Amino acid sequence: MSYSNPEFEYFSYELEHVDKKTGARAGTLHTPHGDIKTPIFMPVGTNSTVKLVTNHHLYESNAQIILGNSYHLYLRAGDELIAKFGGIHKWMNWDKPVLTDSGGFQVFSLAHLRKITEDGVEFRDPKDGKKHYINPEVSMKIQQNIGADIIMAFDQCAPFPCEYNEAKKAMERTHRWLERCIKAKTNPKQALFPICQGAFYDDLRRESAAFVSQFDAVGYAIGGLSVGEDKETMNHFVNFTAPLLPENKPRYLMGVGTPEDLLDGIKGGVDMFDCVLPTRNARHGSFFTWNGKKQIKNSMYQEDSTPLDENCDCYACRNHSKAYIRHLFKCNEGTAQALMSIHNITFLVKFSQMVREAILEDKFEEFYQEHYNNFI
RNA sequence: GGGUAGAUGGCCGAGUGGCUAAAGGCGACAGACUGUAAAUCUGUUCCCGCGAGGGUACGGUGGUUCGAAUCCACCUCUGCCCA
Repeated sequence: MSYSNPEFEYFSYELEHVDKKTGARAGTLHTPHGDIKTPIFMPVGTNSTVKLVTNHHLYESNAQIILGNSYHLYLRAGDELIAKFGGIHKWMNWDKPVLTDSGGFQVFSLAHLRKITEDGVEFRDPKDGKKHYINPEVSMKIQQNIGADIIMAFDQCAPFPCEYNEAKKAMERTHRWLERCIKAKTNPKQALFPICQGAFYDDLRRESAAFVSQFDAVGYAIGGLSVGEDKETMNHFVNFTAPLLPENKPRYLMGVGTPEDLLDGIKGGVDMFDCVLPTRNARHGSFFTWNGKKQIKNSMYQEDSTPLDENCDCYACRNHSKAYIRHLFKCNEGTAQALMSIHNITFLVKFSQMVREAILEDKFEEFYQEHYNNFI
């Protein structure tokens, strides 16, 4: 199926370099709110804020694009209210690119609160129990009201483990829903990314990659991974699926991840990542370093006058010691969580920048060898 | 001076004869978290031992009892009330 996609008037992707020894890629995605240099880690800001991080610190972290969640923003503050403010960029005063997830992941993560039919999903607000309904058309309407640069297809993410027939049904429904999303979407200043599903079956992944690839989209996502499977399994399906997607388009691995997962994903040919881990882990007391993940509450940091990471230039690392942040954390001062969130976001953004530089210099393999084992 | 309530593991605090090495909370120590219902959840927290197990322990001393943190006597200390 071929059709002229009007989104290409506002979006384009240049694949700048492919690492000679691996599948790692460097590129640039042009959007109406600026360029995104890939590979890129995208911080998650579900409720139109990256939790505990102000826009000031977000800009300073060099985050190039952030996520919002259309399911949660539909419930609160309401997509129509955001539209009244002129869209999410004005609403939250963020002028770089934004991507919204469709609500598809909530079909998965809030499974006990929903009922799926061929048409769509009925669910209850986890906070007040009120019933709501989202289907592909509603999701497109919500996401167009919110006004992100990149919007996601409304999909059905299968759990892990998942029986073959169940996985196949979810994948086929995701495909039918994708066609409805494309039909319902009207604003060419938003790029709709299809999502490849297929759970943990090679033939389903191949079928799904082929299905989504027939649409001339700005970019493509790999969904349904990092849902509880082990790393080896996830890596297999990343490596298997990514090359099946169009080479000259950005590939977005949804919901990943850790520094080591980024390295593996990039090695497999992925360009974009998002994950709640840096901010959630920060709130829970762990922080990323070039020597792996650490816990600020550990007693060994009680008198440690050094920053969270010696090689980090984030606001927290420029200004505060581990001992001080640990003290704040143990006193339940939210500032500790905010500082750690700034650090973790900055770390992953910087990390993806350094990977990009290594790729451009054809040194990805060396970068991988040098750092991978520090993170596992 | 008289009366009264009380003394439990780092702290607070359940527990009134065996099911109590002693609930629960806090603190401490460690861990988990992957398209955010998450500043959440899990484990450990008297000593020795990998373990089975052993040793100490509920203010102190002595007693009753097969058996006491729990009952009795005296002592020490603390809160409150009256002079």
